[in-house]
Formats: sequence, C-alpha cells, structure tokens
Amino acid sequence: MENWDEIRTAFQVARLGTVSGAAEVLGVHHATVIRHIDALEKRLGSKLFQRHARGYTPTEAGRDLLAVAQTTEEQFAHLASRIKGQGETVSGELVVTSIAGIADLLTPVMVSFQEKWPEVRVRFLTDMRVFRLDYGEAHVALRAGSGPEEPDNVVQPLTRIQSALYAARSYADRFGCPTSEAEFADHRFVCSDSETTRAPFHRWLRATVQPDQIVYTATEPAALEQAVLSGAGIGFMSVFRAAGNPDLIQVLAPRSDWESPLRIVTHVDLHRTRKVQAFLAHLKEAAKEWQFCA
Amino acid sequence: MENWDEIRTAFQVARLGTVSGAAEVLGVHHATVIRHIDALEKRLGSKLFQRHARGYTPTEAGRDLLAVAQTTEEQFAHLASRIKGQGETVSGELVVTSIAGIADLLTPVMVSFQEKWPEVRVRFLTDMRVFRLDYGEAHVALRAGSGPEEPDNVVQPLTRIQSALYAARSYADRFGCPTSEAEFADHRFVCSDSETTRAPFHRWLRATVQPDQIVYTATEPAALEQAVLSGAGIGFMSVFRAAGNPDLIQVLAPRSDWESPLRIVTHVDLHRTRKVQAFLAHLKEAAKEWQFCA
DNA sequence: GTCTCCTTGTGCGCTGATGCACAGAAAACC
DNA sequence: GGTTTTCTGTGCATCAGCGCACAAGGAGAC
Repeated sequence: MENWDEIRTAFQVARLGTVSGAAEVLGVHHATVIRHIDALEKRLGSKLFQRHARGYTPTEAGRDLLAVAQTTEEQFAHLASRIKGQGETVSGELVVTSIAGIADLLTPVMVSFQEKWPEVRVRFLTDMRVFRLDYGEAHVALRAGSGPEEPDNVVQPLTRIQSALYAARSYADRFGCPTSEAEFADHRFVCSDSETTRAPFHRWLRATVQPDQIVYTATEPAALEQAVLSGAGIGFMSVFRAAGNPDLIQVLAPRSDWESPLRIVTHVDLHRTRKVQAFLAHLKEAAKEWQFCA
Repeated sequence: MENWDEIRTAFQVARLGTVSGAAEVLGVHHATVIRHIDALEKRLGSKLFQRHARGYTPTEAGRDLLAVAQTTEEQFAHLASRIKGQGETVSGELVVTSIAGIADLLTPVMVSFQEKWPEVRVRFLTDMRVFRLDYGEAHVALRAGSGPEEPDNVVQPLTRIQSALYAARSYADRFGCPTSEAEFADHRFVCSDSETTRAPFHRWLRATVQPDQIVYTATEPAALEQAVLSGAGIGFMSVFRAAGNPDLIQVLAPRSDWESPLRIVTHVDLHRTRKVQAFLAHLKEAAKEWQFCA
C-alpha cells in the first residue's frame, strides 16, 4: 500500500461519486484522478468502483477504503491544526539543561513557569555531558563561561555569576582567616583540578598562590564546594550559594574579573516559538530579582 | 493537509531518524525525501525535524506526526490486505435481485448458501424497477426472458421456466373446464395488460383467443396469479407455482414454446470474484433439483 | 592525530505524471 | 424526440518532480 496520494484520490471519488467532482476538490485534472484510480485498482488487483455514465459507484472494497480514508483525513487535519497551532501556544514539553551548580537558582524559576503555564511539562536535565541543542535534546540551555559558538544556536547573556573567596568557620578556627591577599602565605587553598580550567577565579587563584598551597583539588564543582565547607582550605564559591550560610566567612569580596557570564543558548528553530520565548521572558524577569548577580 | 505522500515520507524519516534510511525504505532517492520534508515543513510553517550531521531528529511536532502516521500506515496495510483478500474469500454482502415471481424458488437457495458460507450477508432485492448491475446495485441478477444485452454484463442461461394454462376450481365449477383449445370459445381468460408483453405464453394467448374473452388484465404478475386463483378466468401460471395447489386445474400442459428462459446476469468485474462464483455454482446445483423446469 | 565512512544538501538532465483538448456516451431536460 | 448537459475516457504536449552526480561536513575508527 504505497502511494498514499492515490488513496486520497480514491477517497474523494468514493465520497463524491464522480471523477469530475473529486478532481475539482483535489485541484487536479480529472484525467489524473482516473489514472490514480486505475493504478490503485491494478496494484490491489481488485475493483474499487463500478464505472458508469453517471460516475463512479464504490464497490464494497471502495466503501471500505472510504471509511478508512475518512478517519485518516480527519486525523491528518487534526494533526495539521495541532502542528500549526503548537508554535503559537505555550504547551507540551519544555526541556531545559544547565550545569548542576545553578540548579537551585533555576528550579524556582521553572516551577513558577510551570504554574503560570499549566499545559507545560518541564524537564530539567543536569548531566555531565553537554546536551546538544542541534540534536533537539533541549529547548533551552544555560551555560556558564564562554563556550564554543555553534552556528545554528542563538546565544543571549543572562547575568553574571559573582564569586568570592570563602573559608569555612572550622578552617578559620584551626588556621585563622586572612583579611587580604598579603596574608595568604601560610594558608591552604581548594581549587579546580584542571590546569586549564575556564573559570576566571580559578585561573586567578593558581596565578596568585604557590602550587603547594593548593592542598585539595577536584574536577566536580560540587566536590570543591564540599571541600571548602568541610574546612579543607580556602576556596571560591558563587556568592548566591555561600550567602546565608553561617559556617562560611567571606575572605575576599567578589571582584568583577572573577565573574563568570551565564548565557542562554537556544536553537534557532526553537528560539522563535512562543513557548521558548515565554520561558526566556520569564527567566529574564526572574534573573532581575537574583541577589549577588551582576 | 494535502499531499499524503509527503506525510508518509516524513513518517519514515521520523521512524528511522535519517533521510538516507527513509529513502531506502521508500525506494526513492534521498534528495526526494529532503524535498518532501522541506515542502511539508514550509506548508505547515513549523519544523518537524532537527537537522544535524547524524540525521534528522523529530521535534515534538515530528513525534506527533510519527504517532498519527504510524496508525495510518497500519490502517492502510489492513485495508490493503482486506481488499486483496476479499476477492478470494466468500464473505461480505451478496446482493441478489430478481423478479418477485421467483422469490419462493430462490429463497431456499440463498438461505442454504448463507448457511454454507456464514460470513456472507445476503441481500435479496425484488423491486419493480430493474436494478442496474453497472451501477453496482447488485452482484447477481436473475432475469426472465431475453432482455437487452448490456456490454459489461455476462449472461448465463440458468434454466427455463415452464408455464401452463390453469383454471381455478371455483372457475371450473361455474363455467366448466375446457380440455383442449377447441373448447376455448365460451371461456374467459386472464392475461397480461401489456399488448407488447415479452412473455411468450401471453403473446400466444392474445393470438389464440378473442380480445373480448380476455376479461381481466393486470400489469403485475402476482396480480394475474391472484386473478386466476380467484376464478376470474383461465390464465397462465408457472408450473412450479401452480404445482401442489389443489385449487388449480391444469387446462393445458406446458409447451416448450411457452417456456421463458431464466438467465443469470452478473457484471463482468464481479463475475470473477470467488464470492459470486461460489453463489453461481450453488445456484446452478440447486437448479438441477428444481422440478417443473426444463 | 589522520583516515574513512556516513550523512545531508544542491545543481542538472530527464522521465513520468499532469494538464489539455477532444471524442463519445448516457442521462436529463425541454 | 431532439437538445443540452454532464460525465468518462484517451492521445498528445508540457512541466514538475525525480534520480544522478558531486560537494561538504561531521562522527567514529584506528
């Protein structure tokens, strides 16, 4: 049963009873309709219509086709209206991906977005690997730092994550707490494991203190935070995560050259849909309220 | 949502994930697949796929299309197998039409046919008007006499209906009963109303007796029979209907030139189907058992 | 790192489907 | 009964869609 267009032609003939009428509805010449019917009947090896001077009367097989194609046409019409409408409505899945570190910043935003648009099902993906927007894995990605620019992606700056140098209260009790860079000499530090980390504050730290002062490294940002909180050493944390934690002492205040840009990345095809636009607007609005971000 | 073939193409792309795979399954060039997708997306005004180096990943709209077209393909496959098979099976409707006069001859045949093939639903149509086989109104028609031969109809002689001249016992009681043509002079007769009747026995009667001897005419054969049975006059009846009726006296025995041929007429397209062939065989077999038919 | 394979994408020549015109026939209408 | 209308059906010219060839690019193997 290949060639669905011939089924559609036969459907109109069965529905209207004449080749001419079907041709008019289909917007083709009646000769084309006759050829479609002939081809379809030949392939099926069975007559679909009784031909006579007043038109084509469907046989039992033709009536069967009529019933099947009738529902097919309705299904396709519904499908078309759904697809045409879905770019305009805020509904269906919204897949957002980001680094795990800003999950607690984003989650309230997405929850309130879902409450605002109850038709939307939010999927929030935080994974080690970078989700690829051009594979359709996510609608919106939130990425820190300045990653590679892919041609089909539209990138917008959202905010800048402020970071500062913190020490746990347990660390200060044991080793004291420096009040400026000048007092760093005898202190121990926590830093990203990678020598070539993109984070500007980690590069600053490696350039500022002696290598043997870095007593604890990890690849995972969450592990670094845990190390600082556990008193392993002085280390960087984003201000919004450290704020409100009574166990942390801010050793150095945030500096603009430690800030890391947070960018919104969307695929160009999805960017123009109302759903994505609505989320972006909602996200930007929420970001204005964020404390400790520049 | 015109052009169902493009939907079918998009369906295969969504199912397989690549243009190349879909092209192979569809038996077309991959350029054709790309063109179909492009045209469909342009018409819908919405992307169905995310294009990337590894193939096409369906968007939400594409997944919607996949689900709809999946069931469509299954429906069409079932339809095709039904249509292809129905010419080979003895099932569905069997529409038989005949003159009302032989209904009691045919009904047992059709009942036993339905019992033999329980899948068949028999529709037996007896109506004043002649059903047109080329309009698909019936599968099999049983017609008496030699009607016009239509080109697309295949005609087979089934049997010959014997007719004889009968008088009701009530008539014989009042007017006596002739034993030969020579005694017809003072008798009254019942005949078809039409001067140009095709029935050979009615033509013979009009040629044999005086016009004023024909005291009762009717157009409907059943009405003529009722007239004879009521004693209005002597008239023709088919032997199989008169036989076994104790109120009827056979005035003249059946003659071969009064016989009326009973023909099976089928449309050429339907004639070759197994269902019609099965019924024809069944009918011919039953006709062998018919008494009072030549 | 390089190499190879697989994929999409596009311009060009061509074939097959389409539209056109006309014929023929049957039904409907006057 | 004659006329008109409407429908099917077919040969022919045209054109759109198709296949082909080639290019480009990315993913994965080695």
